[in-house]
Amino acid sequence: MSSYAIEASWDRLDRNSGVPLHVQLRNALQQQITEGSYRPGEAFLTEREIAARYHVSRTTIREALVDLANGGYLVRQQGKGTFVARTRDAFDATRLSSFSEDMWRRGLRSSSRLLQVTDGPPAEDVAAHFGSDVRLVRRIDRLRFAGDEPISLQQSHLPLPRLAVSAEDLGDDSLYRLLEARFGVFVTTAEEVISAEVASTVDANLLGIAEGAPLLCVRRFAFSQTGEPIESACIRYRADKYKFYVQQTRGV
Amino acid sequence: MSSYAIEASWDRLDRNSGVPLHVQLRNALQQQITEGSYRPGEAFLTEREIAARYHVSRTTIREALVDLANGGYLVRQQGKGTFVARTRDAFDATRLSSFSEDMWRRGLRSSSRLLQVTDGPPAEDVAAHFGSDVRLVRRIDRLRFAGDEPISLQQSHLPLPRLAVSAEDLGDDSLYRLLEARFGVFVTTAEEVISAEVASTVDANLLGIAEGAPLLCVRRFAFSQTGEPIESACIRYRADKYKFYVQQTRGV
DNA sequence: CTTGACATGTTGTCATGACAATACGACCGA
DNA sequence: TCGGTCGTATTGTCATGACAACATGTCAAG
Repeated sequence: MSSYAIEASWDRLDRNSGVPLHVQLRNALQQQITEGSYRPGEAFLTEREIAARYHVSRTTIREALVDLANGGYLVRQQGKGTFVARTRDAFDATRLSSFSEDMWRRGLRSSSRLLQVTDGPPAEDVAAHFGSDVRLVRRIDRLRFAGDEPISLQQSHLPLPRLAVSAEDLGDDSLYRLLEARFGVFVTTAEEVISAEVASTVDANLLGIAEGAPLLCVRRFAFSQTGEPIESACIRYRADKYKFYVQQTRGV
Repeated sequence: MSSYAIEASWDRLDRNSGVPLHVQLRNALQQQITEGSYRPGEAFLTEREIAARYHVSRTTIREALVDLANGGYLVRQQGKGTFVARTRDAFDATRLSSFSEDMWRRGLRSSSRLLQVTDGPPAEDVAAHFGSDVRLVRRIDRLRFAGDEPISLQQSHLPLPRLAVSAEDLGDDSLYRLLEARFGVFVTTAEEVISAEVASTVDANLLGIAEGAPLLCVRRFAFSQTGEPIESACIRYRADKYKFYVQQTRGV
């Protein structure tokens, strides 16, 4: 019984299961890849080998292999063969990095100054992110520096009974680090909307630029690992000191 | 000559161009979609109709249609047909797309007006992209519209002996599509730097906004499938009409 | 030793054909 | 009117076959 199961998982596809053969094949191959049966960059089974092992046509094989290649598990090279992908990073990691990350990599220190912490009812877009249950949010205003120069103004909104961070807790530390340590909440995904504005008088004074100077404005809606909405933020960067870098690839 | 060109763009695929038929077909169908020839949710051409029109096998047709479905342009339903996608949730900034594709995903009709084409030595950042071999570039200025409203100003720079596109060739058509058809060059990756500026007098007049209004400024450096630098562009969007959307996921 | 021709193995492209699964309207009988 | 049957149109699945494009090693000629 168990020997049959083992054999089935290795080279038998069920033609009467109702599940398409190319799906069964794709799953079987994907399992072998994610199991670690192959080292990254190693040559994978050729179409001919798969045909011999699973007794399916090349049509079916190619359907499975192309799907896995599109999913970033395999890399196919005409004339050479099929190889297990070295990294799948390009498929789930962000391809957008900020100037501050660049600065951090180059060893430039970033710091921030807490401006004020206030509680109040959420504005419209903030309320839309947290849902109607949240009737009170804590707004945290910070001025952020790269080196000695002010770079950005950040307004963060947190849902209130849930994530009541205090000004003392926060200090000049990272908000996300505090959320992890204090509440066990990890921000894993975020949706960002990037826009442009001109500096108001108060923004200009804080950032040390002229009124009417261009600002890069980011609205961020952050979620935890469980999908819970965590933070709604509005960050205004000095456009002369901060730029976004995006790596684009062609999907279809 | 022109009648041939028109016919070619509609129902003729070039079997001797070296470009696979399913790629040509996919591009042709995608153009029809992003041009706005079909309303969202409307029934698209059936496989049979495509076969009759383009004289290719179902294998080729399915390859193109499945690609477009995976790309979020079409929805296929067994037994019913193929439909133009109704939801355009996939307009992520990390996806390389043409202006018309981008506008279509935002639910807008796109058009553009050619302003001028001039040749000259490259500016510093443009030269850095193309390398020191390129001593002359062609600059193409275009005004882009979303619906009836001007939305962006685009300056494209192309390396000159290599990619000499003419104003007549270009017309109001897609630059990338022209590069594919005319030179066999496919833009597959790009690096973008997103910044903010304020509108100059001339920009403001063209875009129909006030001088000093905020602009979202994008510098794009585009590469072909072989890694060859293809285009260096500067695009300035009206910040009140255009924003970037980014889905961030955290590594670790 | 170098170079080119050739064989071999790989993935890519395309056509043809058959049948299955699904959706839906037309028709017919109760 | 209701409900079931049937035909038709659609996309989904799978097989087979042929050739093209590309990579690589072998081997003989120079």
